[in-house]
Amino acid sequence: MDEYIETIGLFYERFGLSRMSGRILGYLMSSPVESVSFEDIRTQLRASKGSISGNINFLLAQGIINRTMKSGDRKTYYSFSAKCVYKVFDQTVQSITEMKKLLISANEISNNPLLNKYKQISETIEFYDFLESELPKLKEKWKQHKKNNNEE
Amino acid sequence: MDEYIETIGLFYERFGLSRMSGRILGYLMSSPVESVSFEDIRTQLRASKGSISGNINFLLAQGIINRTMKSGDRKTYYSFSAKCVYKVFDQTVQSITEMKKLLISANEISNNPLLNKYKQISETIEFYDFLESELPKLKEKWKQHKKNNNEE
DNA sequence: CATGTAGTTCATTTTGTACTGAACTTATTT
DNA sequence: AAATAAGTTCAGTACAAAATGAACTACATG
Repeated sequence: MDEYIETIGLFYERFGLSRMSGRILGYLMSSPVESVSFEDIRTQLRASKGSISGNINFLLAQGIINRTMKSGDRKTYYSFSAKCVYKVFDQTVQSITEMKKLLISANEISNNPLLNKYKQISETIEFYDFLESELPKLKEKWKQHKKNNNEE
Repeated sequence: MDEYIETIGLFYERFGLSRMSGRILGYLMSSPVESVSFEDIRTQLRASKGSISGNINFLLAQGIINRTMKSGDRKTYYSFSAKCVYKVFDQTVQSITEMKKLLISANEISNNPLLNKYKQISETIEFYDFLESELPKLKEKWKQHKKNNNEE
């Protein structure tokens, strides 16, 4: 279990999360309960409140984890849900848009359509354009796919 | 120009490259020539040979930039090409596969199909399955699309 | 074979990021 | 309103990643 948490931590580190954020995610995913409190996380990961607090708020801000309350309980609970993954998917589409803008201005700076490099960048821009229109369609297709499976 | 290079550097930092690697990419993209030498990069970025060498080799190892030689010239030249972007796309598909494995073992650890969380993770696994089969198809579609455009 | 050019390697230093721990805020219960 | 619980904030510190700079390798050319 500890080992699994560490594996997830390391995995997400490669994608720009801090190791602690990755560990929190790993714990949320693998704990055999619905949701987990701040204190549960702190105890399991043997880390300081400060670090847990910072990383939880980071994950919340990114839309990667959820926050839930229970009535009659002061604690806040945290959980992982499939919705988080869709948000990350949408963010990918957004960063493609951003990258495309950078490439467009790269070509404006060099501004020489005869260069092979200019063509390479143009091809990349077109590919990003393609992804920008296709990825949202893919998400639609998934929604349809999921709907059909649930109706069976 | 310097400013543009810095923008690219910062952008790629978000995706796990070092800022210097990002700057090198930015320079390769925006310089108005086909390819640039080690020394060109070092001069433009005002950085040490050590740092340039390390970052160039990192980018080469990742398949993000190309290496070319010119006969009668000892220097090595570096360039950006659209192929690099396709490699990055393929890597994304691979990391989806890896992530899926982690999720499968998460569900094996908690092992309680009645939990909502279990269902959430299962849904994520299915989504990744979907992407794993659809993204390669999307790439095929792009190849087709590109081919058609070139034949016009 | 001596000189010069291109690039690498690595010990040291710089820089930046993440964690800790303690003090603090806010809210809740008795 | 006192006491407790939950979580935040932040100064200090520890640690890791990345840059420097100098010495080195490899190879080419006069």
